[in-house]
Amino acid sequence: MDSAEDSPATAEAARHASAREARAAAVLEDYVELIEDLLATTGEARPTDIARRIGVSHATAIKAIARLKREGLAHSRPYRGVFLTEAGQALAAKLRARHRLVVDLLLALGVPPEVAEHDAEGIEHHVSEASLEAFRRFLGRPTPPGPAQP
Amino acid sequence: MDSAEDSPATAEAARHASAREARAAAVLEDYVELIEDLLATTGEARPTDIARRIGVSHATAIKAIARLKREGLAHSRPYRGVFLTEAGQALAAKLRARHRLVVDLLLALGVPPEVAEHDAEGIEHHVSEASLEAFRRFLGRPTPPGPAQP
DNA sequence: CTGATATTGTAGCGAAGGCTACATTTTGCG
DNA sequence: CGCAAAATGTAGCCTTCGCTACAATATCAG
Repeated sequence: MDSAEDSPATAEAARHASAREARAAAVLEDYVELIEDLLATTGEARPTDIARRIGVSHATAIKAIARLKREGLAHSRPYRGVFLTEAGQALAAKLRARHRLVVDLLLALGVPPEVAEHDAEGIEHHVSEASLEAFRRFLGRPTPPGPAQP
Repeated sequence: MDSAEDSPATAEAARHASAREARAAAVLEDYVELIEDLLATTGEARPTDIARRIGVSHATAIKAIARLKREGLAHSRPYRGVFLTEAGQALAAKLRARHRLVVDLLLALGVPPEVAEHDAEGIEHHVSEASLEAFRRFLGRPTPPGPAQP
C-alpha cells in the first residue's frame, strides 16, 4: 500500500498513532461541544443533562467532567453546573465550526441530512486543518477567520 | 441544535452511541486491513511486522490478534503467522474498498495525497453505507457489487 | 419545617488498549 | 551441532470509558 519513499512502515505507523490520538481526544471533544451547546441554549450545563444527551450514565459523565477539569478545559463546583474555561471555549468554537463544515460538506455531496449528522459525529474528530481547508474551497467559502487575526 | 422531531436528546444519544461503537471497532478494523495487506503483499503476516506497521509494541499487537481470534476474524498458531478467516477476509475486502473510496473522495476534493491518506485512516471507520453511496455518485462511479441482499 | 424525590457525587468492577519486563521458541550462522 | 540473536509469547501494570450500586446533598410539596 505504501510506496517506498522514506521508510514505508514508519509513515504508516505515524498515521496510526495520529489516529489513535484523535480517537482518544474524541470523547473529550464531544463533551466540550455538548457543554457549549447546553450553555448557549439553556444557560446551564448540568451533569444529568449532559449524560442524557450523550447517552451515558450520569456517573460516566461526571468522570468525564472531572477529566475535562484536569485538562483545564472546564471548571465546576458541586451542584453548581459545568462551565468552560477560556481554553474550553476556544476549543468549543473550533469544534463547532469544524462540525458544521463537515456536515455541510456531506450535505453538498448528497448525503441525506440525518445520515450527515450521524456520520459527522464520528468523522469530525479525524479531519485535519488541511482537509478542512479543501472542504471550504470546495464549498466556495472564504478562507475563514482562523484564530489568527485580531 | 436538534429540532424537536421525536425526542431531541434521544436521537443525539443514539448518534453518540453509534460513534462510540465505531470507535471501538476501529482498532480491530485497522488490524484486519493491515493483515490482509501483509498477506497479499508478502504472503505472510507476522506479529512483529504487524506491530511495526501499526506502530505499537509487539505485545500489544499479539493481544489484538488474540481478540481478532476471539471474534472469529483471524486464526493463527504459535510461530506460524496470522491468517484471516472467511469472515475476516470478507471484512477486509469491505474495509479495503471503503478506504480507497474515502481516499479518492478526499483527493477529488483537493486534499493533498499525504493528508488524504492520513485523514482517511481515521475517517473511514465512521462513514456509513449511505455516505459511501453518495461518495460513489459524486465520483461518478457505478454503484458496485455489494455483498448482495437476500 | 420536614420528608420524599431528584440530582449529584463516590466507589468498585470489567473490558480494551497501551506499555515494559521477562520467558520461551525458532532460526540461522559459525 | 550448538549457541546467540531474533521472534514470539506471557505477565503484570496503568489509563480510559463504560457500568451498577450506594451515599450525600438539594429541592420542593405538603
